[in-house]
Amino acid sequence: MNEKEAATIFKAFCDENRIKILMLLQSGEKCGCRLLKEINVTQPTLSHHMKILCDSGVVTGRKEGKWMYYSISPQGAETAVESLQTLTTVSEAYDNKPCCDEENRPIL
Amino acid sequence: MNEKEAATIFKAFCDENRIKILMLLQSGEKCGCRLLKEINVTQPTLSHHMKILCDSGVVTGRKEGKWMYYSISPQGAETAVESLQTLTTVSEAYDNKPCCDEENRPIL
DNA sequence: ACAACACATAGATGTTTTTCTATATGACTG
DNA sequence: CAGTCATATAGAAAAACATCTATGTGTTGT
Repeated sequence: MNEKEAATIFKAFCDENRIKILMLLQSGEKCGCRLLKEINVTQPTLSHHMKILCDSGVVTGRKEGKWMYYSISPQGAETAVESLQTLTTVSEAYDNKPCCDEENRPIL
Repeated sequence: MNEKEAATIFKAFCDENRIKILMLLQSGEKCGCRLLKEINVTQPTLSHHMKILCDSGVVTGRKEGKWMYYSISPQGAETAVESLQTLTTVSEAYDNKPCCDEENRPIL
């Protein structure tokens, strides 16, 4: 995974309203109109956030009649957690060279 | 943890350059001037990113002489991963009520 | 003491993102 | 088949963010 793909996944979590939406989805699948009643934005704004959440893979949508039902994707969530785990794990071969040598001349 | 605190943590991961910086820190502690050589931004911009990374708790800085040495905080990283885990876990008591009843009248 | 270096801060600018209004689409309802 | 409801899309406005230049602060080396 490159840094662009990683950023797309983690964009899901860097907005307060999207976190609120995820919290609502923790108790199970919800349709858009129900989410709309709980967060303080207009319907097109909600639609925008749902798109970002779905693009990240953490949320999936399913259409039923005129409703869209959204839920957390356990698979997408796992991918996100694992990516974060990987990104923040320090390697064993710890490379701790200073910037400069003893006479303070830049290494590199 | 509320949605504001969560967003502060996850802001660390939603920018490509910050992900690049984290990748560099995976191989161990680095000073600012060394990070600067690897990513294509000016020194004040790097400083700005380092502040966001440190505010999230995922990175810590340590001053030594005129250098700032940055590294991934295993503790901060763990907190971030656990928060993401928690946020994306669907509760057992799965609340899957539809939006409307059989005659399509809104519930709620 | 002075110059050079690493880094931080202030303020301006350009870009991205969030949000809105208006409108379109598609589905069910009477 | 016209009206209503849930949602999506387009486009504009506002807010947030990343980036830059200029400058300040503290440290090191001559």
